[in-house]
Order: sequence, then structure tokens, then C-alpha cells
Amino acid sequence: MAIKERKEREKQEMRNLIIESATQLFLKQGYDKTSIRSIADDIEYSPATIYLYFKDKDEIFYVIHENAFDLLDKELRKHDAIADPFERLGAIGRTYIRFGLENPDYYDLMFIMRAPMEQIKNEEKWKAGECAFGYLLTTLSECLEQKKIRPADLHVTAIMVWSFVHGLVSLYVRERMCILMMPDDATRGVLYNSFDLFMANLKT
Amino acid sequence: MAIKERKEREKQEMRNLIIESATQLFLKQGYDKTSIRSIADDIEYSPATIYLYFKDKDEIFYVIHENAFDLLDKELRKHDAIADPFERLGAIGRTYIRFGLENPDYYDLMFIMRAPMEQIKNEEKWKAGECAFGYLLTTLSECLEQKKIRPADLHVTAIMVWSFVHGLVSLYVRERMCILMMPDDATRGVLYNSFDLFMANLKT
DNA sequence: TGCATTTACTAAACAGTGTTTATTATATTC
DNA sequence: GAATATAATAAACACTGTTTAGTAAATGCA
Repeated sequence: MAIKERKEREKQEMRNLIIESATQLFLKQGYDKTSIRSIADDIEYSPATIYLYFKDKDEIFYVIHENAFDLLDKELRKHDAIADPFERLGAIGRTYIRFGLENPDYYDLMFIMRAPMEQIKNEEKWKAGECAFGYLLTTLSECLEQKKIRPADLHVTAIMVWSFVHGLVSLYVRERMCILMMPDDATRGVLYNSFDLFMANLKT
Repeated sequence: MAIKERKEREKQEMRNLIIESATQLFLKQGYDKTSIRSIADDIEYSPATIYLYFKDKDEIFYVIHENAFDLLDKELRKHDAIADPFERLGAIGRTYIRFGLENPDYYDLMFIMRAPMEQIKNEEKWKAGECAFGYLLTTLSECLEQKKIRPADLHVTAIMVWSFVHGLVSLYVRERMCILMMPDDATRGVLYNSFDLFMANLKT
């Protein structure tokens, strides 16, 4: 009965269609303005149809959340070739920051929004996320082994590094850095200089 | 005509009543679940009445936003007496983190949410915020003068410190630190250890 | 092929949201 | 006491996410 397989394939295609439309609308208008009705309009189906393929709005954005992590992961792993772990750490950090500034809506979904976390907490997922964080842990443990950075607990160091770059990006994308009262490019300059200073302080 | 003054007073009292109710509901249930209707219910007026005293929901939460900054500012300035600026910086940092963890909804409104920022950007306000950030700048400039921390640009250093503690708090309150797969108190332990490590790295 | 059943889809409704408008009741002024 | 200004509201508007009941088409079986 190949008919069942075709049905399964069609179901998956419909899910993809919804996700593609949702992603495109989300990146254009953000989470709040992307309503189930606007997605339904876009794919030319009724709103109720979407609920045949996804439990609720959160489930849709959880898929986008996963895709975004795959994207970030790919970006970060581009620095795999850098032999020196401290140099690699710097490259990873700068790429992380750039990713956040260039994809503020993705960054929001991944690290700021509360909504899609409901899905994640219960399950053993957080897959790609674990992956990117795992990459940070690996790089930092190399740095520690080779005494490129000051000796300290691995997890404590990882949380320090991640919190710092996350702080930079999230204060910027949520427009709190306007406290500097500088034009936008000057603010970005301070941001990147701040990262360099952090790395210098980290160095042995 | 004292009657006009009484009217003015009554208007202010009504505004206070709304703000008090909104604050209480907000701290109990968060921003999204605090609807205009629920505030109206609480103060036993119709929803439309609220719009006679506030332009929109954002304006209400902008007032709460200001109050929250006053609260944080008061907490931070408790360390005024600490003579050594580096020690004072540490105390300020730990208090900032504790404030965030103990008042996650206030912290959200102050540093994470997008909503009330619309009010702020245009005006010259951001008052109390400027104040708390100003306090950080003062303390850091003393640290730099007395060579307690590594020499660097003041604003770059300030953004580094603020971004770091904000990163710690916001990753925690938005439940991203669950990546550590540790029980909650262990996570908090890592968080505070991470702050101590940061301070050690900052030291001359 | 014809009928029963499952599947895919949707119109309409439900319970909410922030906000506006037209109306009423009260208080103030002349 | 009549005219006017003020305060409050009921009802509606335009949205939101989600559910329910009903329809039309595709499938399974005789």
C-alpha cells in the first residue's frame, strides 16, 4: 500500500509549506504580528487547517527555533579549522554576535522569547542548542588544557562567556544600549570593542 | 478656585489607583496576563475609564518601568559607603543579579521587554536608568583611576560589565540555563561563581 | 461498480485581547 | 434653576488563538 506513504509525504509537505510561510512572515514582521490567520491567508488555507498539522502556535515556532539553531551551529562550526583554541574562541564569539545583530528575530526566538521554551523544557530536546553549547565547551576545554586562558571550572567559564556575548546582543537588539546616546554604528563599535576587551581579560 | 486643585488631586489619585492595581497584578501574573479589563475589574471601574487616565497599556507600564528603576537604583546605592571602588563594583554586581533573580517580572519590564521602550526612545527620559548606569560609570572610573582594573576605555568597560551581568540574569530568567542540566540551586551557584570569575579577570 | 467509511478541509463560533465611540448621569458654573 | 462641562460607561470594532460541527472528496471493501 504505497498510498499510505504518499499520504504521509503529503502531510509532511503541508507541514513544510506552513513552516516556510511562517518563517518568512516571522522574519518579515516578528512573532507577535505573525498570526495563525496571516499564515493561513498566505498559504491559502483556512486557519483551522493549520491545527490539523500543528498542535498550536508554539509548536510551529518550535520548529523555526530548531532551524535557527541549525543555522547558528553551521555558522559557528565554520571556524573548526582554526587550530589555536583561543583564536577560535574569539572567532566563534564574533560570529555569534554578528549572527544576533543580523538576525534579531531569530535571536529573539532562540534566546529571549519565553514562548517556545514551554515545548523544550519537558522534552529531552534542545538538540541543536546543546550542540552549539557543546562546541563552546569543547573549545574552552582546549583553551584550559593549553593554558591559553586563566584556569577555572569549565562550566563556570562557559556560562561566563555565553552570558557576556548574550548580554551584548540582547541589550542591543532590545534597544537598551541607547543609554550610551551614541549613533548606531558607534554603539556597535563599543559593542565589538567590549568583546575584544573581554577576550583580553580572559587571556592568561 | 480650590475646586480645580481638588479635581487635579482626584485625577492623580485615580492614576495612582490604576498604577497600584496594575503593579500588583503585573507582579502576580506578568505583563501579558495583566489585561486592561483585569485592571478595570480590580479597581471596579469600566475598561474605558482607564483610557481617560492613560493613553494606552504601554503608558501604564512605562510608569511601572520608572518605579522599578527607582527601586533598583535604591538597592545599588546602598553600597555607596564601600570605599574601595573595586569592592563596591563587586557588591553592585551581586546586588544587580540578586535584584534580577528575585524580581524577574520587574527585570523583564526594565531590560528585556520591547513594549515600554517605544515610550522611552523618543523622549529624553530613561531617567532612573541613566542614573543607575551613571552610578556604574562613576564606580568604574574610580576603579580605572586607582588602577584597580585593567586600563581600557570607560564606556567600553561599562558595556562589558553591564552586558555580562545582564546576560547572566536574562539567560537565567528566560530559562536558557537549563542547558546545564543541573538542579536550580546548582545553576545559581554556577551563575554566582561565574560573576566571581569575571571580577577576578577584571582585576589588575 | 456501488456503498460505507475514513480523511481533508472549512465556516462559524468561543473566549479572549487593546481600543474607540456614542450615550448617560453627575457635578459645576452662571 | 437652566446651561454647560466633566466623569463614567455600555457597546462595538478589529483583532487574537483555538475548538466544534458539518461538508465534500478520497479511500477501502463488497
